[in-house]
Amino acid sequence: MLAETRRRHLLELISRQGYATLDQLVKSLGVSESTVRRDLEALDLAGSVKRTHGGAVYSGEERPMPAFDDRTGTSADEKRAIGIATAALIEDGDTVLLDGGTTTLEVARALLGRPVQVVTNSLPIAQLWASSPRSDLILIGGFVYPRTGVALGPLAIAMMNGIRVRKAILGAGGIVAEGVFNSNLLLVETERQMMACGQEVVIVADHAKFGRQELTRLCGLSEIDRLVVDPGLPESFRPMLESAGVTIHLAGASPNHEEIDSTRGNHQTRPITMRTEA
Amino acid sequence: MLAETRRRHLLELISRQGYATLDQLVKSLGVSESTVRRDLEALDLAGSVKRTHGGAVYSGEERPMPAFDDRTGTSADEKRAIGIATAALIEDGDTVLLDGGTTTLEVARALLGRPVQVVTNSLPIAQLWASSPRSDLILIGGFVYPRTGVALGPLAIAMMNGIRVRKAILGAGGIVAEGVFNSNLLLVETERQMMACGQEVVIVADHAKFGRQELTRLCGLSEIDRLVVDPGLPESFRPMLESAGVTIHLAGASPNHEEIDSTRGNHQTRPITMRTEA
DNA sequence: CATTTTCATGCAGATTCCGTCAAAATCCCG
DNA sequence: CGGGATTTTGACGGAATCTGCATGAAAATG
Repeated sequence: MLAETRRRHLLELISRQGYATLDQLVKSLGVSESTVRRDLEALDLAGSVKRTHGGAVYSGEERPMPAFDDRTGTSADEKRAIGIATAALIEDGDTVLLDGGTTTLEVARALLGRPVQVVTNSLPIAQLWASSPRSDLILIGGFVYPRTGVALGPLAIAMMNGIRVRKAILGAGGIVAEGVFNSNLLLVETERQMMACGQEVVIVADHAKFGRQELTRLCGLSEIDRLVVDPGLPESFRPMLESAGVTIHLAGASPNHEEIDSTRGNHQTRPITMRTEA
Repeated sequence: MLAETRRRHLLELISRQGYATLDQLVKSLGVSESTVRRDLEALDLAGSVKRTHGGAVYSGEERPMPAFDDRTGTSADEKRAIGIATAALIEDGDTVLLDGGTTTLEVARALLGRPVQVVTNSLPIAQLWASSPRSDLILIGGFVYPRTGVALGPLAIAMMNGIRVRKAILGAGGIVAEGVFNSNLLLVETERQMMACGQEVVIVADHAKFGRQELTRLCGLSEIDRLVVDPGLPESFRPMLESAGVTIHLAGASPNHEEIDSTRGNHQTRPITMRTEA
C-alpha cells in the first residue's frame, strides 16, 4: 500500500471518532506498530492529528459532525421521523430546551431554520445551531461528558436554575412501567433540572427503548406530558401511558391517529416542483 | 506512443483513484519504469500530481487550505507557533481558561491530549476537546454569539463567578499603549470576568494586532501577566510592555531569548496521556 | 515501588529512487 | 534518400528510503 494512501486512511479513521488508539489503527490497517507510529508522527508534524500516549486525537479543521456511535441499533430513519414529528409540536417563537443524545439531535436538525429559541447542553446540537443566524442559542455549560458531548453536573444544574422554557425535550435510555430511566447518575440529575425548567416535558424515544431497564430512574410516567415515538411502540405500553396522562405522538405513521397531524407526517418528500430547461 | 498522450493517460489513471503505485502505472501503460518516473516528475513539476515514495497522488483541484478567516492577514503558521509556545507555558495538571478566537483555538490544538483541565466558552474549542478522553473539559454556557461560536452574556459571567483557574488565556482584537481592545461590548464584559477567574492572565496575539485600535477597551497593559506573540512584535512596544510588568514570550523564535525556556525549547512531540476503555 | 504498557532508537532486509549511459527513435538538412 | 544531431527510451548500479523487528528507556497504573 502506498504510504500516502495509508496516511489518508489513518486520518479518516481518527477523524471519524475524534481519537483512536494505536492498537485500533494497527488492526485496521494491517501494518506494523512502527509504521503507524511513524505515520502518526508525520501527521502530527503536519498538524492533522496530535499524538498522545497510546494513540492520537484529531486536531484538523473542524469536523462537520462527530457522528458518535449509536449503540441502540435503531435505524436513523426512525429517529429522523421522530425528530420531524417533534419539531411539528413546536410553534414559531417557542423556547425549547434540548437534551443531549442522538434522538434529540434529530429534533434539533428538524428544527433548523425555524425561529425558535433553543437552549441546550449538547455540544453537537450547539454546533449545529451556532451557524444558524435566524435564532437564538443558549448554551448550558458544565462538565462535559467525554463520549456524548453533553454538559452535566452542578454547574449545569445551577445555570438552569434561572431558566424557564416552553418545552423541555429529553431523550431516554429506557422506559418501563416504573418510569423513564437513564444510564448515568450525573446525567439523570441534570435532566431532572431540565424537567423543572420546562412548562411541558416531552420525551422522545424510539420503540427499542421500551421495556429496557437502565441504571437510574429519571421520573415516573405521570411526569411526562408528551411522548414522541415511532409506530413500533409495543401495544402493552399504550394503556399504561394513557392512564398516566401522557399524550402519545406517533412519528411517521399514517395520519389517522389522534395526535398526529404534523405539517407533514411523511418525510419521504415525493413529487413536487421540478423544471427542466426546455 | 506519443509522450503527451501517455502523460494524459497517466493523469487519468491517477486522478481516477486519487493515487497510484508506480507498478500499477507501468503495467497499465506497458512502458518502462524509468519512463513513468520521468513522466511523473514532469507532472509533478506541472502541479498535476504529487510524487511520493512508491507512486503518486493526485493533487489537481482541491486546495484544502484556504486559510479561512484571514482578516488579520497573519499566516496560520504564526498562530500555530503562538499556540505551541503558549502550550509550553502550561504545566501538566494546570487548569486553564481559554477564550474564543482563532489564536486561542491554536493554543487548544497544541494542548490537545495534555492532562490539563480546560475551561472554555468557545464552541470550536469544546468540539475539539470533547473527543479527547482523559482530560476534563468544562464548558461555559450562555448566549452563543452566532458568527464566532462563543458563549457570552450575563449567564456566562454568572457561571464563571465561582470558577478559579491557574491561567486565563485570552485573545485580543487590538493592542495599543492604552491597553487591550476588542470589538464587541458583550465579549469584553465576558472577558473581564475571565480575567478575574485567572491567577495569571495570558494574552495571545500575533504582531498584526499591535497598534490596532478596536472599539472597546478590555484592560490596561499592566493587568496582563504574560504575552505570547510572534517575533514580528514591533520594537516600539517592547519597552512599553516591559515597564508595565508584562513578561513577553516570543513564539517560534530561537530559544536564546530571555523568556523562552520552558521544559524544552523544542515543541516536538510531547508525550502525553490517552487511554480508551480497555 | 513494581508491573505493564507504550515509546524511541538502531538495525537488517526489501523496495524505491536517482544519475549515468547506451540503444532506439526522431528530426533536420543537404 | 541518407547522414548526423537531438531527443526519447530502457537498463543498470549505488544511494536513499521504507518497513518490520528487537531492545532498552520512559511513562502510566495500581
